[in-house]
Formats: sequence, C-alpha cells, structure tokens
Amino acid sequence: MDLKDKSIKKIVTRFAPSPTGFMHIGGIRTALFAFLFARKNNGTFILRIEDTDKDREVAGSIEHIQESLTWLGIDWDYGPNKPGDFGSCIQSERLPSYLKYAKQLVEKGLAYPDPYTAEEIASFREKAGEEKRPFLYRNHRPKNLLPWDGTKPLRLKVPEIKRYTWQDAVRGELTAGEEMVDDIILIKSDGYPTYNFAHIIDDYEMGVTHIMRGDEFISSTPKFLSIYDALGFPYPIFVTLPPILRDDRTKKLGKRDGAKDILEYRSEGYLPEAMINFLALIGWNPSTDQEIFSTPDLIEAFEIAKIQKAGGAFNEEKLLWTNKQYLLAMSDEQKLKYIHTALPKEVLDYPQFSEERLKKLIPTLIERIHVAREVADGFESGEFDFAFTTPNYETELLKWKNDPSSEEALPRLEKVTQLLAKADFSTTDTIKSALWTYAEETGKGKVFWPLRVALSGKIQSPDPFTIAYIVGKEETIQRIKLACDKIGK
RNA sequence: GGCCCUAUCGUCUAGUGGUUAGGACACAAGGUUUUCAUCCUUGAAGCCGGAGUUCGAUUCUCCGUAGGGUCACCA
Repeated sequence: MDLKDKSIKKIVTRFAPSPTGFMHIGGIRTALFAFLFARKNNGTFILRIEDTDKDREVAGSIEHIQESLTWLGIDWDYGPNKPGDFGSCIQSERLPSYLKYAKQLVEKGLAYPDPYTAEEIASFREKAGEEKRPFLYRNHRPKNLLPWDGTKPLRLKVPEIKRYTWQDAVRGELTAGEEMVDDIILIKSDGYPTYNFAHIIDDYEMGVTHIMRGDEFISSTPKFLSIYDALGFPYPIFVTLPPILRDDRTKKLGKRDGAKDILEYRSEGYLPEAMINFLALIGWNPSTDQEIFSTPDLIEAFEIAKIQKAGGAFNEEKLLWTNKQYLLAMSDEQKLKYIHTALPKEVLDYPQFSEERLKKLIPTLIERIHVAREVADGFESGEFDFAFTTPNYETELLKWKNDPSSEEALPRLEKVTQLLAKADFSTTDTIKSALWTYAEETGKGKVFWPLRVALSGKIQSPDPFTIAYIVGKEETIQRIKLACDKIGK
C-alpha cells in the first residue's frame, strides 16, 4: 500500500465554540460526536476557539470551555493550549492567514470592499422586507469595484449564482435555491474575519475532514460552498447533527430558555460518564437495546450512519435514571465520597457522626437517590413543617398510613422517645431492636411511620434507623420532642 | 414572507414492502419493604393526514398539516 495515497486521509474533526459564555448541552453534544468519531477512527480532534467577535466575547470563556470538556473526559489533540503545525487554535491569533486568502480573492477579482454606509445597507434591507423579498446584497453590488484598503468590510463576489446541491453524511442530498448565495462579508471593518470566512480557512489549514454541526447551518451552507469555490478548496464532509429540543419540544434548547451551564450539572452531582451516556443517546443510537455505555463503549459503537435526522427532546427524568445507574456502579470509596460531599454540613457536626458510621449506611443511602441533592432529605434538622400537623394531613398522609389524625400518633411517639433514651445507638440494628418489641405489639407501621416523619419532617426519606444512627441519640430525641410539641399544639 | 429541514408510544428510540411494530425513561397495577427508593412480575400507550404506486404500505412517491431552522460587519 502506498502510504502517500491521498485517499487514505487521516480523519480530523473539530469543535469550534465561540468564547461567549458557558457551554450548554447542545454545544457539548456537538463536541461529543466530533470527539467520538475522531477517536473511533484513530483520527485527530481539535478544539478551536472562534473569537472573531470581540464585542460578544466573555472573559474566562476559554477556560470555562476547556474545564467543561475536561470534566466530561472529552480531550483534544490540539487546542487553545496546544497549537499544531498549522499554528494556533485561537482564531484571533490566525489573522495573517485570513488576510492572505482575502488578498488572493481580491487579486482574483472575487472580493471587493463594501462602499455603503450601515444606514444605506439598512435601507436596502428594509425595502426588501417591505416587498416581502429576501434581502440580497448582490443586487446592490457596485459597478466599479474599488481596491481594498482594509478600512471597509470586504465582501465576496460570488463566483456563480446558482442552485447548490451537496451531500450531507446524515441528511443525504441537500439543496438550496440561488437566493441563498450572496456577496457576504469576509473581513469586517475591524479587520477580523467573519465566521463564514474564517472557519473555512481554518478547516482547510487544519486538514479537517468532517464538519459536525447543528442543522441551523444547513441554510447557510450554499454561502460556504461559494467561498470554497472562490478559494478553490475541496469540500469537506458535512455531518449535520439534529437539534436538541426543549423538554416541551417547542423549540431548540438554547441559553435563553432553560439551557444550563454544563458545569451546573457537575455541581448538582451528575456524574460525567452519565452525562456523556445520556447525551450520546440524543440523536444517535447503535440499533441495539443497550442503554448504558461507557465512553470507550461509545467510541467503539459510534457511526455517522446511525445519527438521527429528527430533533430530540432533552428529558431530565431519563438523565436522572442514567445518573442513578452510574451511582450504583461506583466503588465503595467513590460512593462514600459522593454521599459525604452531598450531606448537609450540619450533619458532620453532630456529636455521634463519624465517617465510620456513614460508611455502614452507604448502600442504603445510595440506593434511594438519583442525584446528590436527594441525599440531604431527612438529615437536615430544623423547624420541620410536619405534614401531619397540617390540614392537608388526610390527603397527604392518610393514603400511606392509617392514623386518622396526627394526635393519635402522639402517645406512640412519646413511648418511642422513652425507649430510645435507653437505647444503644452503636448500630442501626441496636436502635431497631430497642423498639422492636413495642413495634410488634403495636403495629410496625403505626410506630415506624410517625417516627420516620418526626425525624425527617418528610413523607419520603431514609428509614428512621438510618437517620437516627447518622444524627445521633441527642439529635434524634430532640427531633422527636420537637415533633411532639408541634402535634400537641 | 422566501428558502430549507424534519415527522414511530408523553419522551429517547429500534425496525420492515407482508412483524402480535421491539427496547428504555416516565406512568399504572401487583409482589418484596416500617415510608420513599431498590428489586421482580404485569399492564396501558405509537407509525401526523390524504391521495398515488403495489396483491399488500408505518416503510416508496406526491400533496397537505404540524414543528423546527435560516434570511447580521453573530457564530
């Protein structure tokens, strides 16, 4: 085999965010697919920063983007911290390249400065709007193209006005009418290139073979193609990803309506592997019944042919379920650390609390949660709003237990307090056995249900022995007394 | 408004010119459990509509409908 054969090209993909704030689900999913495809094919994955709009730039974004990807285990071969043979991965550091190609186009007569003022352009656009026609700059192209001195925006003179048809690896043959090609701006008056121009040059110089991006770019692809044509660059392979929709499917998930910073999921206790697993399955699936995929599994299974055409909704409940699967699969040490971090601070201060105690309860605690915030249920102390003291008692509690009113539970709670005062709190079992005889005589539900609610203040919580064991005897008895006082009122 | 894209349970999806249209989340019922959860069993739930092609369309074609995207010196 001839290694110089150009047809055996190394696969290169890139993720190219602009540093305008945090990363959200949509961007991450794009990055993930580009990453998976590169890794699957022993290719190269580039993280490129598209910072050509200095007005929209948000300080710290580049670090934030890198931190987000790193958290998720998406690593890059070249990035802002790691230039390649092609130079920097930050567009603002690549201006000479853009200028070089811009000048080439000027020399070829395929680019010219825009002589109009912003007001003039605005009036053209307004007029087109009134006539319900799409605005096309090329209808106003000046007759005599002036030389470019760099102070005016540089526009492409489209090489050919025609209907473009191209191949997309996901959507198949795509096409767009000639009103979609126009004399678009290549270099802005501030000297920075537009996205339209810069990304094409970068992709060319970086050897990018596959461009993965959202379907909002389909309509502008003819504009891109006309730039490739003007420059004489070959087309890369276009891979259009389906949009991620809001939960209610009414629109694309975006920052403006509900899309959170991906790092918020980290602080809420979602595990990176769960996040990746969940995101990979929006818009892609390998045609099997498998639901849980490690990142290596995903790399192994990933295929462009299995990418979905239609948009998919972001379903938080399935994310919770996925996270739980990963929680259950953690090692004992990881579980301990996870629970420990998630416990309310005050719990760590209870006199009887210790890591040893916590360790014994890990399986019980992990089993009932999906994500960190649920750990706290039942462990915070304080002025609980006891459901059984409220007028909603019947609707909220009666369906679970058969006390017709909270007052009826009062004597049992008082009895329990006496028993617990003498109880041995060294294990959950010793606590349980202190109450067992009484509970069997009286009815387990009649004793344990009010006890659990007294301790946790909640309808749902860990079992009473777990809570008692963690918070200790003193706090346990204090909580029950507080509950009794409230019922008595 | 022009142009473009998309369409299987509520949600993520599998699948086929002939299938009892499969799985998962969520939901419901039952069992285990002192609650919730976990676990096990079961259930309900879907091919957007209309033509055409065909012996036969959820699947192919066309037309609707609905949803989404795009028409920047933003990416």
